[in-house]
Amino acid sequence: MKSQVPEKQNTLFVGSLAKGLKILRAFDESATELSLSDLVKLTGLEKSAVQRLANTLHLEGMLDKDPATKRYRPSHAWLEMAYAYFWSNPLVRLAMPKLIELSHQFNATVNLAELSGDHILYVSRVPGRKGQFASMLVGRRLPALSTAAGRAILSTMPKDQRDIFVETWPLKQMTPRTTMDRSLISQSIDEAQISGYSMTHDQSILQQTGIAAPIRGPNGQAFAAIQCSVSTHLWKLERVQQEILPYITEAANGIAPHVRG
Amino acid sequence: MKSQVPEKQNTLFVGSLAKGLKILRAFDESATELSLSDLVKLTGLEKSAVQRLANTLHLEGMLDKDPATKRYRPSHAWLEMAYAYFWSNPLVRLAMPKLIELSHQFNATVNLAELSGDHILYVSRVPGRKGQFASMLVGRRLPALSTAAGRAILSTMPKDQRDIFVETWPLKQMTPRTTMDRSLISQSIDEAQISGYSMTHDQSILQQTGIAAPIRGPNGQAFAAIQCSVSTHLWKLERVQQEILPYITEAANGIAPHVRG
DNA sequence: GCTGATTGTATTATAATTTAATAGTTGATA
DNA sequence: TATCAACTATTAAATTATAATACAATCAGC
Repeated sequence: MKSQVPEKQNTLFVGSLAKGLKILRAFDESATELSLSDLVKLTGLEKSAVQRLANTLHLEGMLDKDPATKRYRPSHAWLEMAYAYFWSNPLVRLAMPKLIELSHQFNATVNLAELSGDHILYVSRVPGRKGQFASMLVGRRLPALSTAAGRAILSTMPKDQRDIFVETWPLKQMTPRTTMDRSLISQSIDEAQISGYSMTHDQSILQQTGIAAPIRGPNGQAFAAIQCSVSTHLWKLERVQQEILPYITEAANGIAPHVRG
Repeated sequence: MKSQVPEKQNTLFVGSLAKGLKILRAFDESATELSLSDLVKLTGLEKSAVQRLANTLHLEGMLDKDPATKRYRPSHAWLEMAYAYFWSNPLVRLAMPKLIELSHQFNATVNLAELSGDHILYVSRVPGRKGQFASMLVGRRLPALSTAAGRAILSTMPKDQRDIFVETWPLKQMTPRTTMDRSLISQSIDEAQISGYSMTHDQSILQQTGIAAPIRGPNGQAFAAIQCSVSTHLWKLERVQQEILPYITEAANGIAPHVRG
């Protein structure tokens, strides 16, 4: 009887495919293994639709199915897709060697982050000695306004444009000290514009300092950044400025000329 | 007129979804950016089908589209899927800290590899100082028989079963010295069964030695391994045995007890 | 070890969806 | 500017997916 919102009243839109993707997207860090009925709840699709779609995804090798529990899990194919992505993004190839070098130099996690809508996404990561599990994983997204990388990228945009983003992009209280005051964030970005880098404290993890330098395109605007995370205890402002900043800005600038418009 | 092979004459199989996935799988390390007609060639699907499916994948955020060239590329969503995978696979969490530690200790790339059909798949990697681009990327697949990790895993299986695999699994001449003689491979696995580890030379990259220790499940059989790659020049047998082996076997054994059946 | 509820699996008539063919549009190349 | 190739848009036809329902298996509580 078609009670669904007419997803896209368009003959060029394949609804079944979109629904199948919806099932894939139901899996995340808190939903790692889902039963048929879990999927029904999470996606809002009909039971029989989920049955057919999940079954198809299983037969096609996109979902593993535990024969005992009948629950579905992401398959190896999900990693093969990441592999294909890495080859498709030229920045990864350019940045990787530098990330590795810097990670050893600082003994810290060094990342390539890209702007992805109103979030930043970690595209390449080389972990330092210690760190949270989530901080080691590629594919993680964080609200752009709360990260050094996001602010560094925003700092390369025209003031009027970025003011809109600062007002409208989402914020999330990830730690007790995550800045929720947008005018403070705006200030922080203004400073980044002048200094050419951005620095944050306690925004996504307590006692963690983030430092990021933008990777600019030919027009001077950035959509990516080199970012590194260090312990606030061990790295006071002066040490960061002497031992990290020159190197990540050099790395970022070294990549910039190769970025296509 | 339906000239297609009846993919799966099954009401629980959604053909359009399967075709959509086929489009996603057309992207790989040599096909990083595809036009509509490229996709038609690569997938063998009808032009109008590709048009609708690719358009849907684009609207759903799975494919980026270059407005100038009209070509499709993998989107950030492909990395987010990897992120979900990492959380869904408990081995990743267990192995990561050890991989990091060992990578610093050996100054080499250290990997978690899993058996994926007749290939091994790199699930977590911590790169050493130098290395090929492909050797830094998660999601890479290699023929199991030609890798230390694959042989280490096979060495934990019953002899009669693994004999079948050694005979039937694919081989690919990746370097001039890739072993194509299956009886030599069988020997290498026999040795691994006795010694508890596997070691290879020049199999996927020249002048590169691979060393791997299996991660066993409760029944003693493995489907994963800790593997590390070092320069053949710098790491002669004795040094490997003294400075690497004890540590990767310990790491692998340390993970084993936590693996569920 | 039984009972009832919840979850997964299978089947079918209905009709909505995808399809394939084709025409129109854009853009690159010579 | 003309030609060709590639992308985009529009249709009528029918294959395909759908939703409802019945059946089977599994699990929890008693």
